[in-house]
Amino acid sequence: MGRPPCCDKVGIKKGPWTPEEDIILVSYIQQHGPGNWRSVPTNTGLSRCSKSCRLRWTNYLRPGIRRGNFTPHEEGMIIHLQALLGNKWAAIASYLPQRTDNDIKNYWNTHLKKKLNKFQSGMETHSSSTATSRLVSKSLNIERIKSLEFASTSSTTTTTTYASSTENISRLLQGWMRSPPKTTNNNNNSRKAEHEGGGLIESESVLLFENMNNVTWDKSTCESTSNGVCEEDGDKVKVAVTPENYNNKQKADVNTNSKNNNPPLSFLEKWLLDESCAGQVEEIKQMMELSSIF
DNA sequence: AAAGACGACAACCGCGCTCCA
DNA sequence: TTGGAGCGCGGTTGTCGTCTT
Repeated sequence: MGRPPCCDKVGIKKGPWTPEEDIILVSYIQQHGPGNWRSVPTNTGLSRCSKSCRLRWTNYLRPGIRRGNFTPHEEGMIIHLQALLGNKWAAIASYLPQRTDNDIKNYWNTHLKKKLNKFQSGMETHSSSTATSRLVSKSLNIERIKSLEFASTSSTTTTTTYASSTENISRLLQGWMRSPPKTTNNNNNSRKAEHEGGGLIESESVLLFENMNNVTWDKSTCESTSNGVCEEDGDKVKVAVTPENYNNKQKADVNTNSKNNNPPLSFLEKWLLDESCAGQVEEIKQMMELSSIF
């Protein structure tokens, strides 16, 4: 007998989130921090299941998320990482800190998979191209490196190889303030506009900050990031959250992680992040465009 | 202009893992 | 040791907008 589903209770709301629900959820998380999702619907009064709250926060509301407009470099990384890791979207997302696994998964399913299929069918008829042979060569290298990596790390857990999604949550905070809303005529469009800038529209963000209470950070973090707007409370301090000092805190966290926690880049990671890769992506994209003609 | 087809993506669902009592 | 709770992940579905006929 399996576990009963968490979201089958009567009265649980499903479907798209409204700006009002977003504001309630973000305000709550600003006060209490992410986690303990089970208690979120109870404490906020939201008629949503805990999983829905977590998903909404993780994929759309948490600061630092960039949505849409994947760069060629990001495309290239996704393509190579997918070849390397398979559909391990969370692992892939750990290499693209501003992207969520869901976003990457959707982008792969709707764009890249089709492009690659086209490209591969084009390769079959034009296998003599330099760019193509280089791509094939790199793909073969991926297979070789795959076996080497797994051989060398088989005694360790995967958590030492990839940053967890939770760690990503505290990364870059750019984009906290979203693009201004587009002029729209109906609710559907306004919902669309809400997402296109990366989440809440600016006026909603302002409302959010107006509703925020103080949060507690480490004293040292506060001193270095919040321009002295701190109120001491034992070894913790309360901080008036603004986009600026929140961003500063996240930058400090990133620096701390890079100094203390993050393992050095493996050969594979360096290889994947190599700028020359982006150049190859351009070649790949050209090939994809070519293949679409065939 | 209308209707159907298609594409994009937000959200849901179910399973598995980890933690803890 | 075991079972329940909480959470994360990957696959899938539903909905809405755009395109095509």
